[in-house]
Amino acid sequence: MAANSQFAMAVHILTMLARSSEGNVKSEYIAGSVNTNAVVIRRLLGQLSNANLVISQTGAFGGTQLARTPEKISLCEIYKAVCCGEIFALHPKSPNQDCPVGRNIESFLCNLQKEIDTTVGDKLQQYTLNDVIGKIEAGYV
Amino acid sequence: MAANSQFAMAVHILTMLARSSEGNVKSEYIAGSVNTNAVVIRRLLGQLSNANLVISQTGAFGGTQLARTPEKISLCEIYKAVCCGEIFALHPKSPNQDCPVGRNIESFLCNLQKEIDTTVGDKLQQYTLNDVIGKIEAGYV
DNA sequence: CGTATTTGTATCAGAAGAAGTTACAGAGTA
DNA sequence: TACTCTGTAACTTCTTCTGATACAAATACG
Repeated sequence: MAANSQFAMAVHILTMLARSSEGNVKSEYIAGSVNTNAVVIRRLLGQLSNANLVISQTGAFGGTQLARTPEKISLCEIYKAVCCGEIFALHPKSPNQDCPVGRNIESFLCNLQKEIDTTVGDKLQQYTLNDVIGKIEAGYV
Repeated sequence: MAANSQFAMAVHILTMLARSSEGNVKSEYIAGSVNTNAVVIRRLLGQLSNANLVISQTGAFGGTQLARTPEKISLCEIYKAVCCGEIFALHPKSPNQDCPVGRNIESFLCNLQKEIDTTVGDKLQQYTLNDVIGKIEAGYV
């Protein structure tokens, strides 16, 4: 499997939108910065739109803008919007149910997975899009 | 099927070893519980051996046993031994360096990645293989 | 109204990664 | 020597992600 970079691209996209002074930003323009195809951007924008993080308009002079101010968008929301994978996957094939370990390990791992997901979510909740912009601007070369 | 379940299988394997009363456990036997091929198990045992978590012996009556007692093996060590992927991947193609955002977002994301990795590591450090055994035995059906 | 522009999808090809399988050399026991 | 088990290489298959092309639908403007 190719590694999932949707969260990275989503943060990039939203940072572009947040820094835009004009209203609508075109997918083609964002694609130029992310260095990918405009359709890839539009696919992600679709997910971000479903999560109510951005608002898009079709037609001439259409494009996308943030649905809220950057300080009201946490990285946790972005993470959940693009539903990245779990930190680890469970067994590809169900373990042997005749074995005490095989019979019980899945529920343990599943709970652990949820616990880690909560931990990661809490961590990402600490940052907003505004923080990202701050870091980006601080790092100007 | 392409979602890295190596950590899940590694925890399963080590739990099997920890619960074994005899010395060496055969990869074929573990494979029966994990419900996979013995070579898949041996590949993982190789990684766990490199991390000094298990000791294997070749030859007749060979097999694998834990290198330490279960309470001295944390889930964090297991996680690092099988080097699961990061929680999210960086850009597949390097972003546009002529754009302020493109030029600075990678280092931001890379730092964030490390920070999350540390957070996850800290969480996993809280559990040992002994805790897993406890949960498994508590859940006996 | 008609044209130009832009999003929203559908669809396909290509690349990468993981699991499963077969095969066999090498190590160790009896 | 015969037997057993690990370690590893090589290959196939399956899945997912990215990238690319194509086109319908929506919208602005003359």
